[in-house]
Amino acid sequence: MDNKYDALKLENQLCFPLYACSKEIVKKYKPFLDEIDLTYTQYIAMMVLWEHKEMNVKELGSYLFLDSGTLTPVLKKLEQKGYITRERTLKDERVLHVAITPEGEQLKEKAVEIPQKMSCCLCIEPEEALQLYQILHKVMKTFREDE
Amino acid sequence: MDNKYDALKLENQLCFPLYACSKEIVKKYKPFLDEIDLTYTQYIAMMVLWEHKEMNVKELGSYLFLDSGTLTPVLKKLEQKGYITRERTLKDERVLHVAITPEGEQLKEKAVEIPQKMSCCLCIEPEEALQLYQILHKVMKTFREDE
DNA sequence: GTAAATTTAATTGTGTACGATGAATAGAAA
DNA sequence: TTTCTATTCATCGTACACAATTAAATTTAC
Repeated sequence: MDNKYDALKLENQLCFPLYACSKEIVKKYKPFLDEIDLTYTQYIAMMVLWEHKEMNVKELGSYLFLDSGTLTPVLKKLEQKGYITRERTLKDERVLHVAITPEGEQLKEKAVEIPQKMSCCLCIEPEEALQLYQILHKVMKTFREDE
Repeated sequence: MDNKYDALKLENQLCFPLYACSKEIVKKYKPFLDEIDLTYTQYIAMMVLWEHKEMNVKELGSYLFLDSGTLTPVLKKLEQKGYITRERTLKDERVLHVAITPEGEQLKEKAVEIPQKMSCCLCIEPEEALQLYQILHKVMKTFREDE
């Protein structure tokens, strides 16, 4: 028996399970990330730098869907820990260039175990994981196009 | 050509698109929630109370996957706005009981338009939306069982 | 019947998130 | 050149999120 308020029920939301699952999974990362003293945000920033070595803040933000207000303190922390360098570019003083250090590269050796460790925590069929992956990437693509 | 670091690439993560989509969709709620002066967290808390009328904080937290450290300030805000009452139960002074007020009930009339307004923002096929919903609820269920 | 353990919520501190504003610089336009 | 505009990052204020601690009250064990 439908009524006009059904769309307001938590169980009929699509955003809420996304929000809840995201938080819970990030929480499951914590014990593994604690071992290498990174937060989740620091971890995904390092992920981009492990792959691309260097990049400016704007570009990094577009990969991570994060703005400078969030990234500035995160990158300063990573600089403190010695994993990255932050320098203005000579060509354009507005642009802050971020690059991975040898210490940052080394960290990758420890981090490489995290994805397998995590795979045990998420009880999901491979087929469903693939579906989830594909749908979410499709949605992310529309978000990128929205700009 | 696979190598042992592939699992560390951002594009091979399942958690990251979940994290990014969650944030982006919550962001899309903002203009609609601004109209009724609620944040997203306040909105999902009200959702539970629109349906259940009253509940203690612990129970509310288990619906929302949030602990009292997050809920306490959120509920105080909703109390200030006049949408809920917060009272210790007589039977057990540790338990804080939350109940919706007539003003809170009225707010539902304005909020009822939000789900339709939002449906335009998320470009996704109905079939995929259903798949996404089912997979995420399955995952949430395992999270609940983990305790 | 009392001490210890448990439960529950509040408090505190750290770390995101993000909108809005500001400052510096670069490039285009006049 | 000078002014205008856009870009890029930093800063600030508000609001989560959560771990750890505190505090109060109940339950359990003895």
